[in-house]
Parts: sequence; structure tokens; C-alpha cells
Amino acid sequence: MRIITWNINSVRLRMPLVKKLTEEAAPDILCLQETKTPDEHFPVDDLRALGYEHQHFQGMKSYNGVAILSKYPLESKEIYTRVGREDCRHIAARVAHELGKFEVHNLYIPAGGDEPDVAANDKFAHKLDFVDEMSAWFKDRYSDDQRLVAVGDFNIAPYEHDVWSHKQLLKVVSHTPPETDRLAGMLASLNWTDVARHFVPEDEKTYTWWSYRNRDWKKSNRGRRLDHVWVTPPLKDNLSAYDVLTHTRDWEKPSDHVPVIVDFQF
DNA sequence: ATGGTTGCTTGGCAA
Repeated sequence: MRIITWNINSVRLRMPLVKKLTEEAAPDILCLQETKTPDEHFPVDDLRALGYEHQHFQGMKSYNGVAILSKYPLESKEIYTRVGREDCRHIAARVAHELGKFEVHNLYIPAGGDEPDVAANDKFAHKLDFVDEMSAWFKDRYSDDQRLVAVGDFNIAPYEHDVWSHKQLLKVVSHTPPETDRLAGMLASLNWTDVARHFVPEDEKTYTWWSYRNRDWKKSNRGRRLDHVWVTPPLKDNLSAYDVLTHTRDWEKPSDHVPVIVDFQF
């Protein structure tokens, strides 16, 4: 069972890359963020043609938007409102697999703007509130013996080696203590496993995003690990592989995020 | 310190 999460930054513009990815990596479940597409324009038929018959998505014009595309049936499809906004950042579904069901949550946490100051920047306040609410919500609704997978663009790089320079990014939104502390709290509250760090040693740099604003993303390599896959304890022993498809950052008209793969052996 | 690029949409915001 292979799950891929990818912030696609416009699904309509990048359908050719989605096709390329599915041919190359053949995910059973593909979770997309920043689809930037209202539901009536979502490329349902094109994705079905790629083998993703089972789809759950919520989008809006220009911003945000999340999608779960699956080769397996999806049950109990849910759409969640976070901090009072219907802004297409959290959907979930149960995946029916022959060796057991699990619930997949696809998350797009707000980026939070530029200024890491809740008084001066509403977007940063929204981001912190979003994580607070969602963290409490998961803890209230579930227990750590349930089979959950949470994926998506969390817009937070939690650890020192999740960014190119810990020191230089401590006051940059995505790596500030108010954000990383909150994410650590959420991780601990349901005993989630951060799958990337289950496979990649904590002292090894690993990124999933490189800004468009660098002349040469590979040469400067100023990346951050913003995209995540978390699993609850019952799924931990089923983890078999983790990979980041860094080469896709060099595809023509790339997303600024690259796909993250997690494989399960059931 | 500042500016750098992209997508959606055609002015300016969000990332």
C-alpha cells in the first residue's frame, strides 16, 4: 500500500505532472493540497483515467483545496471546518483495504504570512489557532489505538535539520518556536509517528519544499521539510519505506513542493 | 536589509 502526499500548487495546471507521477510511482492513494480549483472544475475524469476511481475533494476558487484520490474504495468521507472557516484545508476518509481499514486525513495548514507576530499578522494568528483547534480535535475524537494516517502540507518544519539553517530560520514563519512547539504537542497527544524521522536520522537534513525565489534551488539548497506523513501506533509496524521525490523539483513547470512517499506492508 | 518567483487572474494577494 503506497500513499503519496503532494502540494501540487494548482491541479489543473499540473495534471501532466500528476500523470507523470502516477506512472512513475504508482501510489494507491494520492493526497493533493493547493488544488486551487472549485469542485465543478476538478479534473474528475482525467484522474479516473489514471486509475483513481475513488475521489474525495473540496476546493475553492484560487486558494487552498485538498483531494484524496484512491484505487481503493473510500468510505465515510468527511469535510471539516477549521477555526470557523470553510477554506478547504482538511478532509478525511476511511480506506477499505483487504487487510484492514484505516482513516486518512489530508491537511493543508495555513502558511501563516510573513511576520511571526500574532498582533501584527492575522495570518500567523490563524495558523496557530488552526493547529491548536485541530490538535485538540484529534485528541478529543480519537485514541491512539485507532488506525490513522495524517498527511499533507503542514507548513511547519519542526526539527533543526528540517531546514537549511536552524539559526537563520528561527524567526522565519514555518520554523518559529510557537509553531514547532504546537506541532510537537499535537504529535505527542496521539503518539503519532513522524514517518520521515522514523526512516531518516534526526541529524540528517531532509526537505520537501524549495522556494521558487531561488535562482538555482538545487545549488542553494535552501529547503524546508513542510510536508508530512504521520501514523498512529497501530500502523507503525506496517511502515516499510519512505521516500522524497526530489528530482520532480526539476520537472518542467514544477510545484515548489515535491511528492512524499510512504509504503505500508500489511 | 532587501528582493527574489509563481499561480490565479488581470490588480494584487497568497505562498
